[in-house]
Amino acid sequence: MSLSDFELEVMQLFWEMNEATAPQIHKIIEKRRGAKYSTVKTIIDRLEKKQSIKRCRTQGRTIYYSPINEMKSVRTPLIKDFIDRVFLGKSRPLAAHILEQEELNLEDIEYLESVLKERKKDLK
Amino acid sequence: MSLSDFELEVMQLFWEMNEATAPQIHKIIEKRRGAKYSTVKTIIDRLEKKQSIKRCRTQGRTIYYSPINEMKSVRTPLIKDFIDRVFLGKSRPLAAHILEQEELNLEDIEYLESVLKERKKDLK
DNA sequence: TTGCTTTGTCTACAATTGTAGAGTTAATAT
DNA sequence: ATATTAACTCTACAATTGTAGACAAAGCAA
Repeated sequence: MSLSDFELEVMQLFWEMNEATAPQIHKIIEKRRGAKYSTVKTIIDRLEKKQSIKRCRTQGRTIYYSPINEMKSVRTPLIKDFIDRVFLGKSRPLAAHILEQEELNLEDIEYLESVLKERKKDLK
Repeated sequence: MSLSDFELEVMQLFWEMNEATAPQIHKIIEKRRGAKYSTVKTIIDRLEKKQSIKRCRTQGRTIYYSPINEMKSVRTPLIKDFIDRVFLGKSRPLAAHILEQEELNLEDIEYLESVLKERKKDLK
């Protein structure tokens, strides 16, 4: 089941925090975009229904949720979809765009160079 | 104004073809996903309303449409949004993922290496 | 214990999106 | 000239998404 923008934004927090309550998530999201508690709780309920998070424990009546899938396994198909949708399935132009245009410092660049070197080695 | 998946799929065709009619687009989309003419025409109407395409000429009662913005100017913000949404604004992990996981041939890799070399030069 | 606060549940609603049918009218084939 | 076909216009509708209010109930402070 695919995640909406807002759902994904909340998932990022769960991945960062490993487990979290609706009020905790709400405090963060409220600052970012001023959403009300019930809005955030709705998103959390939908994430639970979509089996992206599960109730892991409670404290009083407060429910702690934790992610079911790891970040990477969610990201991978999103990247594929994005490349399909925006780049007709071709990854090179997206790679080129990022390497040319997006913010990267020297360390990033050198790391990416090493990744390419590895990749090249495996190809041969 | 943002474009939905389907709208973007149709835009890709307009960018490729430069100008096209609803029946032409329909023939292609029908093969891909079996959508009816009126479905495709609705998408085209929405693209027109969103000012992504314009009527450029007619032949009989058949309308030719052409894209208003070039592909690149639409892609750039999409990439930024995607990085924000999925990678918390950090481009390096996306770049790394693509360079490691996505399909690239030797020529792609060597091209991307040259891009990085250029980029590094500019940084210093 | 009893009222305030926090958290949860349930319901709702408008906008967007994918989907398409019905009806209209222009072009064309004979 | 007329029937057929092709293309357009208009309307509709269910699912998803972002948004949140109203209400219930549990926990805590005094």
